[in-house]
Amino acid sequence: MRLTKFTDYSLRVVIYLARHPDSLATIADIAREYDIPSTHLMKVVHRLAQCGYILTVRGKGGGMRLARTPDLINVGDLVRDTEDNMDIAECFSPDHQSCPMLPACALKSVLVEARKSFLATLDFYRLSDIMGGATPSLVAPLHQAHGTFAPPSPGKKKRTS
Amino acid sequence: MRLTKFTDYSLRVVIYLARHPDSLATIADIAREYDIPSTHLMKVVHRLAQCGYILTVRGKGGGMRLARTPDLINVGDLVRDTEDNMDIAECFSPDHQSCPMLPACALKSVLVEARKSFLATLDFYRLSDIMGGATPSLVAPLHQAHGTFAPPSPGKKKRTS
DNA sequence: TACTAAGATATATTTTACATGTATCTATTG
DNA sequence: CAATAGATACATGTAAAATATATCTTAGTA
Repeated sequence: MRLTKFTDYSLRVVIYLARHPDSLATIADIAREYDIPSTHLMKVVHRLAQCGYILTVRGKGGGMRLARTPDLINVGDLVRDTEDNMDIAECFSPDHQSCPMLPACALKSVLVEARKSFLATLDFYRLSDIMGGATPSLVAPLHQAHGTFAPPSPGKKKRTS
Repeated sequence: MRLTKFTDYSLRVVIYLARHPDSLATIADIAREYDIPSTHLMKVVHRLAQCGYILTVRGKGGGMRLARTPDLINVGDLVRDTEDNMDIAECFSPDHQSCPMLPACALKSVLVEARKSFLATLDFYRLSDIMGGATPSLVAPLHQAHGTFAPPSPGKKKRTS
């Protein structure tokens, strides 16, 4: 079980941008920093722009920057937007109606719930929480939560504002 | 983000065995039932036997059966034992000490926590909860939990006994 | 004891999703 | 109009996973 590098790189791009808020960053800058292929980053950047996480500027002197401040960018949302195959198992596929155990089998709903838990945990964090150093998080939920993660009791889970 | 077919098939094998408790099942039986290659199932069965989930009997008239009753088989454990790459992102790799954002970056710990949530949800279910029909679960936590999954407040999460 | 049917094991091959590369286009600055 | 940036389309490479093949071992049974 792993996320694609596409998602990984997407997270790194926004982390980079969050840590370099004062200037436009180019694809080449970021590729150099992480030592990853700029060809792949192009696609990543394109997607991030399409989804509204970053603003890009073409032409000489161009580059990109975050479209919002890091505390308004939710990690779970970003993963949902960049990871394009969230079908945990074969029984998620539309042409899998022939499973001999349906409808009794509850495997799928359990997997759906597990995936939901995964994303709900990510929803609990914003870019400002994971970017480190430069701009400290307003609240610091991270190391408190370890190992004994408890959802923010009642109400809204997502923290984007 | 998806589990391997190896894990998928592993779950199906134990579900099949749970639903056919009265006789030994062969690899061919299970492969036929789900229309999946028996060659792959061999490896799956081998692993399940190694991990103690099933007992196998060689030779004519042989086959396999569950080593324990379905209420003693935990879904999370089984996934942990069959899914062999649980490294969500590149920064989980041991040779990834050169990340320019370390040690400030908290991405990894957030991903670790999300993975933990995923598995903790699976830990909440036993084979008897997902096998459907035949042998109803002793408790029925499934549809109550949907969408608003809450961990079993304080104390032990895993339900294997 | 030989035959058959089952899993055990090792190795080889195929598939496929993902990653990466190349080329060209468009936009912007100076 | 030259240089530099992203946008876009398409082509290729690659590594993990899935599948296949072959042989070995075990056990029942004729």
